[in-house]
Amino acid sequence: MGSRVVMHLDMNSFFASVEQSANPDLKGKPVVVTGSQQRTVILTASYEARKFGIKTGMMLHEARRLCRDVIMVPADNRKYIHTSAQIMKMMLDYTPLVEVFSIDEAFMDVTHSMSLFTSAENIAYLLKARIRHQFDITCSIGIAPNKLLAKLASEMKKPDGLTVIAPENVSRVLETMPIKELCGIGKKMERHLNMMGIYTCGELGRCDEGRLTRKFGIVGSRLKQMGLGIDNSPVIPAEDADAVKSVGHSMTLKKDISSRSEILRYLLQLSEMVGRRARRYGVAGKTVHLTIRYADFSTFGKQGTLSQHVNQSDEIYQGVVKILDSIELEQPVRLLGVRITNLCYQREQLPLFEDERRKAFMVNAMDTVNDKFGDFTVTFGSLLGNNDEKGSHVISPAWKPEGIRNVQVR
DNA sequence: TCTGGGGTCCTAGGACCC
DNA sequence: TCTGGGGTCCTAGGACCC
Repeated sequence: MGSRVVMHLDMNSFFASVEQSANPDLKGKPVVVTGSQQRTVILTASYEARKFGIKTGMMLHEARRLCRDVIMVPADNRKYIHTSAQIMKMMLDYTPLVEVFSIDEAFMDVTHSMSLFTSAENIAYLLKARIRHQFDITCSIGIAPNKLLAKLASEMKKPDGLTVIAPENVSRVLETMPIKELCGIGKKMERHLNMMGIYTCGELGRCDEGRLTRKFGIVGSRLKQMGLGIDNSPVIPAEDADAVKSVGHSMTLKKDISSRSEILRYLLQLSEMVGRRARRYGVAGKTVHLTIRYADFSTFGKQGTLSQHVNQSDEIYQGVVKILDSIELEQPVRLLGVRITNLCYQREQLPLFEDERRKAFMVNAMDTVNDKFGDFTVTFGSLLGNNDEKGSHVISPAWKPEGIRNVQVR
């Protein structure tokens, strides 16, 4: 394979930046975006807020303790999706190979864009300028021979960074880079590797592959490759992306509950949300999953496979109720989740008339975005204002609680 | 006023069939 | 009647990503 040029673009403090650009009063101030529900955490902190030590995942009172004047803004996903979609579209001006990775991140393969735009750096500068002028948002961009390294590069300088890892510099950059910085190596993997005496990518790349595969199985060979900075995975544009494999919703309840009838009410609501989205995507699921988180945060799931694929809300609901009935609840419930998997795509009729067909394609294109972000917000204007839970979901920022204990269901 | 929500992929064991 | 082995489907859970 010839050498590729891959870019990774990462919007800085995306939700907070969007809020700051929408409301000039927030500019230059410590702003945090929170979930829209009662029991919530910090989703994104502006760089001004980060100076106080405020981080994604923190509880609100913690943030307030660190900075009394912090401004809390409830998430407005409609706005973020709308802005994100426009920025992603902008990237298509430079290459058709744009892979939306999350609401605020994308990969671009610009290997074949050089003749038109001189260099990848030039594309990066153009994009940064346009995003800043049009949206008042900064981003960090990484340029490298593959996705793994491009992502690594974009993390190296924030905010408003531009980092290039040229092929000849790969090994030098990786030599001292902590393994945790690689996308795919999380806390647990880091710990395991540390116990093997591996701390840097350089060490990982030099590690005997047999040693890695004996410990991690098939993942071992991949780890070795990662340590060497090798990644042949292509940048996959939306139209070539795999079909969605599951559809689900979950919610942390306003307060912990034990009453069966209350639980059923929430399950009905969740089933309805899942069903609607599934029908919108044109999928139906044969397996229904119920997730329960107890008051003490222990979490478990139970699934059941049906005799046929379903996407009607009441059928999904009946599925989860059956699962619920097979469980004896041990504690008050904090979170409930419903998900369908084992999906099949329902054959849709191709509309007879040209304009209807065109509309169907439009809907399809919007579904691509909706699929990715799991929301209902990108739609025809005529359908807007018709959506009770619009914008009520949390979309992106990364946060994992520590020390969640998992409890087996007997 | 204790800790969100939406996904993907992988493993491992059991049931069941040939 | 001392015992194989493959394939597929199903369930549960872990790790990872944003």
